[in-house]
Amino acid sequence: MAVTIRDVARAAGVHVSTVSRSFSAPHLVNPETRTRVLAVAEDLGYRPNRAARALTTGRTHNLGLIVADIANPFFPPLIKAAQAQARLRDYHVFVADTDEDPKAEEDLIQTLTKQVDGVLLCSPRLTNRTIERLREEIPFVLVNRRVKGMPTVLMDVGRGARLAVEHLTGLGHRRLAVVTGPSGSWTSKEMQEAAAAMNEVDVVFLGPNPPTELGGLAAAADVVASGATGVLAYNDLVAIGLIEGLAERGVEVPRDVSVIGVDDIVAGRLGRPKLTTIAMPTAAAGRIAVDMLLQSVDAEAATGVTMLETTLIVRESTGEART
Amino acid sequence: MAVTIRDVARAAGVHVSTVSRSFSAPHLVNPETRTRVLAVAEDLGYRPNRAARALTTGRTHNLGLIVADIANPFFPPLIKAAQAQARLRDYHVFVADTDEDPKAEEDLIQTLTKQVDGVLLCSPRLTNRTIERLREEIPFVLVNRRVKGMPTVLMDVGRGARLAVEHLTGLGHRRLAVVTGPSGSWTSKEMQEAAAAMNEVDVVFLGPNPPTELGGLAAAADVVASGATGVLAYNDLVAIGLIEGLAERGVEVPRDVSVIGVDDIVAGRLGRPKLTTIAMPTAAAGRIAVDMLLQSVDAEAATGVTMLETTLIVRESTGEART
DNA sequence: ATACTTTTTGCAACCGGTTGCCGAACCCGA
DNA sequence: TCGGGTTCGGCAACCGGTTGCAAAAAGTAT
Repeated sequence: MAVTIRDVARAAGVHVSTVSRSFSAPHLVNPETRTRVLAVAEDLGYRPNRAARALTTGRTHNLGLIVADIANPFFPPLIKAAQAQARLRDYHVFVADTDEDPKAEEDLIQTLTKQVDGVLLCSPRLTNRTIERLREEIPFVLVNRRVKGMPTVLMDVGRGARLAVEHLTGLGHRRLAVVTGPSGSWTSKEMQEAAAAMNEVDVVFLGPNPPTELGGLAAAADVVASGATGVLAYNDLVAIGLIEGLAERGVEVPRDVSVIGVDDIVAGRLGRPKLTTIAMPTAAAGRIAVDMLLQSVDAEAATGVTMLETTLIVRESTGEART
Repeated sequence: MAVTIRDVARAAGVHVSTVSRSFSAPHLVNPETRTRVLAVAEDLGYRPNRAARALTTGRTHNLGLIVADIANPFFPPLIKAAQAQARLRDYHVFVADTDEDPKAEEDLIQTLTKQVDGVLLCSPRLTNRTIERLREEIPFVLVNRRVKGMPTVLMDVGRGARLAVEHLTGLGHRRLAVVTGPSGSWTSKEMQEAAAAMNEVDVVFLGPNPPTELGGLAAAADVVASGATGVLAYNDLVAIGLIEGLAERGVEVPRDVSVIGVDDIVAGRLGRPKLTTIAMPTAAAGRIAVDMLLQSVDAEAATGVTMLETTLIVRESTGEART
């Protein structure tokens, strides 16, 4: 029912190979012939079948994009950017959600493998060993996770955390709390290390916590107990939950406690108080990751780590320490 | 390099067709043989190539999911649910973002067509004519858009709007404003019609507006000018922007004006005041749309319209009219 | 043991493209 | 007019599976 290359060949009075070449190796066919073939193809509404093509070329022109949770507001901008960039390069992208389940993640990679040229793994929950093993089967690019020797896109939360701490100390805060994320998170580890290395300030670590508003809500008690007046939260969702939890205890932000989040999600820009936060360049990460992936798809051995800058955005959830 | 059906056949000492049947037509092969073949396959790490299979069967086991804007918080839950449901049925899904551009939308459908068994169109911006034409080429399911004779999943915003208006009148509001969305939006039209049909209340329509916080922000002046004390906004983003804009004018929500949004996005549940909103069952819509699509993929002629219930969630952005 | 079913398996064509190889047609200069 | 080099297009094998058909094997009835 669909029009194939043979239909076009018949209608144009040439061999299928000529039609094929008219599309994928123009210099090998007489311009005149080519024009005629293209015209006939257009006329018949012919569209090459990418899957069939992939069978011989080994290039599907598809990418896989695997994320822990599509609904986590951190990811959609990244997905959007990655998809747009892929499209620019004439690639389509499978998006898959693992629901934070490493098993599902591995399974997905396995079944996707034959249908894609490469996979973007965003904040994967798999073990390093598994990732290294899987790498034999298909090119990867990692986002937000570091595994030796693998192409990676990272966002410099360490620096962001330092800026955040400086911002807080600049406002007179001397005792800070870091509300950490899941224990396996690279981001969380980076934040902790950066904060711990700062001078002239007391830092306590509260966690691990689930990376959600509920996590923040639950951490409120600990924060109060810690006596900290400045808080760096694992992400904006946690920060928002935390502010909520503090309010329930009569602690007002930023009057009594200053709170900084990470990600710069939309929800933080709206609402009240507007969040001071470390903005993550998720869109850029998506774009760059796609380009790195495509590069390592045909370069065979490309690797490297790209570190993206983060920025501190000061809004309303931080203020001077009360003296 | 990858292990194919022929490798398995060789290793198991059988013909490729036997291997093929061991996977896709078990009843046609001796249980003993099958067990052996499966063991060898497992051993070699064989995974059937879906794309190759699609070539003969005509079933790719892939779906396309096309949305206007991945980053719009309305969509991620839908995408997530659709993806999960597809996975349950052993389907993979291409996600594509059109950036609100009808041209991109059509193009995407065209290039995706050969690689998928069906396409989910969410809030499409294409004309009815185009949609009907494209339908010849590939099965569709529409979400949030009505085209005669096409399988569709709708969410009952009309009823939601009626509930919202009743809620407001119940609080004593007698003059309402509806801040409408983009002019082509089915949702917006439904809301308007439902609101207009209500008795014992004055309704003015303000719009069209872009479906974003900025749209709401800009509409604040009109709302103030309208003298309305209750507002139904096109969606939560607009509602949040509107509340912001009203605040800038010294109008406090819900003290001076009550505001109701649509969608129940996360940003509305957090922040302050927490939004009273019409919750859209986006996850359910995603799930059901996928099932309808798969149904119409093999049933060839399935059609029908599914209307999903919406709910009014009362939070903090609505209150009694001042007397 | 024979003839007739019913399973089980192999053969080969096919899905829709791509590509190495070879011959035909063409071009050029001598 | 002829030899040699290009350009162009056809042939056929191949990618990794599926499937209709028929042969072989196994089971059953006589």
